[in-house]
Amino acid sequence: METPLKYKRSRQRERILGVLKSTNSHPSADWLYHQLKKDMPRLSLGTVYRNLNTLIAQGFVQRLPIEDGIDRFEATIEPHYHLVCEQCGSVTDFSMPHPIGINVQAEKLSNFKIKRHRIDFYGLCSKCQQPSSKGGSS
Amino acid sequence: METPLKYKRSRQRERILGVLKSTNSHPSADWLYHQLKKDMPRLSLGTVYRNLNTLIAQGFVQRLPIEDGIDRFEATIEPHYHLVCEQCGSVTDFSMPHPIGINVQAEKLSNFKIKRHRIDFYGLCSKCQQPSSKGGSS
DNA sequence: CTGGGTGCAAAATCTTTGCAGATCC
DNA sequence: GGATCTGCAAAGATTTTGCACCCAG
Repeated sequence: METPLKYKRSRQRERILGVLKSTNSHPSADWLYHQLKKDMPRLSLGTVYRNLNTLIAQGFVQRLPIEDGIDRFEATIEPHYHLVCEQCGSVTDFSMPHPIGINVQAEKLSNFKIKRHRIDFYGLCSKCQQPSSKGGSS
Repeated sequence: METPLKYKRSRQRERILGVLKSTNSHPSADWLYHQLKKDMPRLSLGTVYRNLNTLIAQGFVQRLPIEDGIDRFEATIEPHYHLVCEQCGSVTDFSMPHPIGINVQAEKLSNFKIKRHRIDFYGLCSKCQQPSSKGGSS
């Protein structure tokens, strides 16, 4: 994808960002496609992918590498972390204070110039903590 | 992939784990394949993928969701973090003390049962910090 | 008008699987 | 011998791209 000199507005891109902003989940490209297809029947999946990449290039959207092979996306600006449920796979935004000086500390201990970091917490969400289904191990 | 009742040893799997343990990089399946193919000319990529999944199921290997669409793997040893260079894409292991009580704090602030966390630092590696190639923006 | 954007479909990537034969225990 | 594993190749799944036309600025 070669970066264009300037971006034009497009209804599709605005709608994609709109859905991303309005949802709390972390949709896949395919989910966004089906979601928007209801309103825009001519929408194509390729367009969704192209616009997601554009939105990422513009900094409006982040790609989340969750451990399931499919890319997920979210519209996010402010830094936050993620809670990933190891049982049901749900991904939840999670705001907590940055560990104090973590970037600075990491920079001291490495030879990197640290710009940012990501933290993902893994565990069990409230639902999956319920002992409702006994013996549910994989 | 249906989990077998028990695992047998296989030369291929042992070699794959061996390479993963001996390397500091975080190879993709394809890289492992080409690497081992030198010694085992009949090795197939499918076998690499199958064994990687087996090793993950056994807990010997971890899949790393780095932000580039391709799965990377590493032999699981002790907890550590990762430094990702935003310019050259390299991924480096990085041992630093856990931010104190981070899991406990996260658990208090959420309704999750936190078991573990992952931290990835993003920035510039030592090489890419050198002003050797001026104007290298993407 | 001009360059970015869209739809559609083909292509490229990456990963998984079915099958027959080899291996391990 | 029986379950597991391998190679090979085909199939799946996900993401990118080429092209002709459309739309925003």
